[in-house]
Amino acid sequence: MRVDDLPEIRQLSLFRSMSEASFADLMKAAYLQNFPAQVDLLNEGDNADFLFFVVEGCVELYANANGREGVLALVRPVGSFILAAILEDSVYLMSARTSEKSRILMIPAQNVRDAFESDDRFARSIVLELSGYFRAVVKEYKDLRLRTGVERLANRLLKYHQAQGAPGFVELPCDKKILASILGMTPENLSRAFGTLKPYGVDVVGKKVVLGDLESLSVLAKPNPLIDDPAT
Amino acid sequence: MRVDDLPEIRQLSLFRSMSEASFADLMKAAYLQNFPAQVDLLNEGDNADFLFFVVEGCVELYANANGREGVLALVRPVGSFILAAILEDSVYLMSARTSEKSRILMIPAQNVRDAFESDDRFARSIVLELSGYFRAVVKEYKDLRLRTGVERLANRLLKYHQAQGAPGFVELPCDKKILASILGMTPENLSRAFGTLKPYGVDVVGKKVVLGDLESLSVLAKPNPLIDDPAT
DNA sequence: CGGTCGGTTGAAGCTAATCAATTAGAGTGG
DNA sequence: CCACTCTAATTGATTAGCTTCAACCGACCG
Repeated sequence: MRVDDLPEIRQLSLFRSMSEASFADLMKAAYLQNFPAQVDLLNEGDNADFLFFVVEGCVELYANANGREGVLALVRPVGSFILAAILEDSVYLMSARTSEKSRILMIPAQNVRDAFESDDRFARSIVLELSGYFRAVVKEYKDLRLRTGVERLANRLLKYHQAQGAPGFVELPCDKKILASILGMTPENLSRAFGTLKPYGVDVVGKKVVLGDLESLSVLAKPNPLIDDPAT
Repeated sequence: MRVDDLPEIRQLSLFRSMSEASFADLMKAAYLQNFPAQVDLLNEGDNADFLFFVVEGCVELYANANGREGVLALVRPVGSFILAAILEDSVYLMSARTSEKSRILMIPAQNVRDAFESDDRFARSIVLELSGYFRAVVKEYKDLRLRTGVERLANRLLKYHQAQGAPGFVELPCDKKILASILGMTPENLSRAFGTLKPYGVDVVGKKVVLGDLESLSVLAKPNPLIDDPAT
């Protein structure tokens, strides 16, 4: 594939300060592929052979244990995943599947590690990328440990509201089933949680949600920048 | 303080491949201090002014939200904490307090960032350190999401058993109260969880635990290297 | 000897998962 | 265009897991 097919990749903070040569090497080795929905891209426990980027569509990261399954995160354009496994030359800790028809960029692990060794700027960009990842998981962990299901939903809605910028209105980024799993609850429980939030001005029709009383919703949610703010 | 006071610091994977000069610079700026038990070293939300190392003793990382508190991890010698906040020049996401009398090494954040910019080997060591952190939190997150309290306890016991190497015997690394919080449950619940494990050969007296039937305990716990193995 | 704190135990209540049944919607083929 | 089908989503009833509150025991310490 051609480097200039994907200017948005070059502009990612991960690659922006990389040398022209290293970037070209990486892209030469890379694959750009289209996948239908519901295709497994990798399974936890597999050797980390590729670094992935979602160019179009959406990917779910999920995991299984003790007979249960949970979605840990959604990745949307242009986001990467499983960078840490690549660098440690180890196995994936999460599985990944497309949740929509998606366009995926795959870079062989060895090429990434070579570039990491040879390109100093790239190595430093990776540090910032990983710090961001790390802090994001810590926030998710705190969210799960310190909040009830209803609180998690309320805060998630406020977060989407902030991100989407439409006053009093939110569009859910995925099916309620997947949203439930991301929030660490069952679909039934999510449905009831929306019911619980109705007195706080939350009205849901399909993926469209009206937040009619941000004031009282915030009182319930107690949003916390150290959990909910993607920037901090 | 003198560099050669702390040969074990120099030997950390984070510093091992660092240039002599950069390391000396860092250590010149560093503070080595003794703290009694139960002293708060930093609070979540504070600016990240120092990178910390536990040289002796033990530190709890914990967090608060929505009126609840949870211990997220214990750090023992020689471990670092809050590296990611330093690199992002941001605020701490977790609070830290000594849980025993402890000896703490503190390096000013700016010096760490300077060394990160000037020393290529150091920058790369940080990547591996952060990958390890990241993967550790992902494992904790999976543990919490995908297992019940009793399962988490059983797996934690098996993990300590593995680490300590004494067949059929485990010594708890902290008070049960703190262990409970680490496992994401109340002290009462931990007590009951130990009770539940009695038929599986688990006998507790104080911090001493006998694992009398590893076979059946494992059947219950279903240990999973992608959660429990510190190495993967 | 009294006090504090860690730990345990019991009872009650709450949160969330499970099981079961039903409804709503999206997509398919006649 | 409409019946048919499949899955998402909702709702109710029940159960499991966990927390909370309260009482109590025992060890350590002033």
